[in-house]
Amino acid sequence: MDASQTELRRTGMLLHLPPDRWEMLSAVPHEIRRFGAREAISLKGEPVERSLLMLGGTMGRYISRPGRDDRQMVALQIAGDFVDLHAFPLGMLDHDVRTITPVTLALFEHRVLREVVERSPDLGIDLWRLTLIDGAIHRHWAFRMGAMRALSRMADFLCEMDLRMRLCGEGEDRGFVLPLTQSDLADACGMTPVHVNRVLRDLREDGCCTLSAGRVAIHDRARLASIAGFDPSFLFVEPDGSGYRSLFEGGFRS
Amino acid sequence: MDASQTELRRTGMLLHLPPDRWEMLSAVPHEIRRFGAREAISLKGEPVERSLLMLGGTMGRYISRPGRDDRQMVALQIAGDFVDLHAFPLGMLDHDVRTITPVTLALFEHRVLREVVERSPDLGIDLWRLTLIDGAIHRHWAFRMGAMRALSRMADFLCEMDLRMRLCGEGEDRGFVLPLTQSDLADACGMTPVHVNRVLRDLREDGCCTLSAGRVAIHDRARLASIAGFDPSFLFVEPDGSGYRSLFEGGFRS
DNA sequence: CGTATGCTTGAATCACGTCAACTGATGTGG
DNA sequence: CCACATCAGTTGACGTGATTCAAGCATACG
Repeated sequence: MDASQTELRRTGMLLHLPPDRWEMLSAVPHEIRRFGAREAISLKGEPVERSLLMLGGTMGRYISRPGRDDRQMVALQIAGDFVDLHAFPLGMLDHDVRTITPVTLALFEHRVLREVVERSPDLGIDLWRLTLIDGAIHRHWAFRMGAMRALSRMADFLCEMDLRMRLCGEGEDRGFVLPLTQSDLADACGMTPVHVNRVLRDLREDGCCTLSAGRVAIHDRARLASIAGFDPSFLFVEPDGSGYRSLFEGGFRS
Repeated sequence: MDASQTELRRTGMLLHLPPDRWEMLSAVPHEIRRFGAREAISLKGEPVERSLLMLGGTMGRYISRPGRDDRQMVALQIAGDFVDLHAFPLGMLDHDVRTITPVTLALFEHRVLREVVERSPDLGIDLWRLTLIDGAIHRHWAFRMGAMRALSRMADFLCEMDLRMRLCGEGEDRGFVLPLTQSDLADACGMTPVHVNRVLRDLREDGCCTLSAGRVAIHDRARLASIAGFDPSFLFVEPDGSGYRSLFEGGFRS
């Protein structure tokens, strides 16, 4: 939402860390940094020596090939996401990381992550788990692109963001802030901006949701989820545990 | 290729483990099991208490939704792949795992993995890294589905398998065994079997490669790679001039 | 002002899916 | 042995979903 947050909060995907381990991590030295909109933070192939935890704002991860105009967003990151934690074991990225809005980030040096993980192997497993949920989301994106058509694809993407935004405390029943242009949506969903426009019109005229001024207004969540065939299990949020239950009522169960 | 292998070999993706850590892992108690073709090994949502290392054969990981016929393969596993290592920290899978050919697997109980990782945190990081490369492959699949059209998609998929098969010692210059039906290829590349057939015809008539009897015969690798726009960096292996080399010497540490 | 950027729409084109028919290989039971 | 079923592959005709090209309108900004 706004990127003015400077304090670390256990929210969104970070809820997958047990509270005591989150204490441990947030006590570790880190730097708070802000970046502007539409800035490249890391580029594919560069060595990376710190990982970024999102406190506020929106950023994307992109794969593209030089000389071809087929850029594809492979992840959209919001508050609570550990954007490139996978660079910690890997040492470099296979994709670019760019801001979309201005963002506030906490930078964790891999050196200090290594130390804290050696002190607490359990926290190591927790961080590992975070990167694996990231992987599950990637699998879902592959599924979405490969097996769904444009309308369902968009609906499914919006359902994912709706749920994730609510998990990080920035979503309401009526909708959520999604500061993407139709061109960004096209990058995310593997279609052209023109077709995004038409698909959004269809969803609007269907009474599902309206997208305008960087906000998604959800009018009929059940209908949207049904068009998407949405099944949130890939996010590994437990309907019964840790206070997520209420999020699953009202149309999110297939 | 054949699934008669009963000994653990450091090959394929396992080359990302430094030799001494591989010794450590392969010394750990494990069970060797065989499964037949087209068997379901694990299903989405079930608790999983062991992870599978592939010694021989081919299997796939699939996402599908009940009531809809939109099944999508999200990974194709060959010898040297630690198929569902991510189930170790996660405890369950977000997708199904099914054999395609008969396979030979080494089963590692999560309990013993936990022990060995506690004894050697470095091995833990190495295993973590394996799952992250798996994630990078998923990102590439999302990119492939979202940003490429059918011909490039198929070419790119074949390039990936060509390289991975050579990394695990089962590929030659002329081609490699790929025991998939055109229907399997359709699941993998997000198109219909009919269109797979046409795309394969085009590749054949272009002089790129021929697919028949479960084998890919590669006639013009450069042309195939160029149609795909293939960039193998997502596999985290370093190419040298002659194809893709033994990039793994020295390991892949950050 | 003028220019850039995002959104919207129409018309033409093309990529891909759908339906359907036919082939050849393999397998089964009478 | 044949009659029959099954399944992978192949091709044609046709329909549709999505891209492409183009134009027109807003709003924001120097």
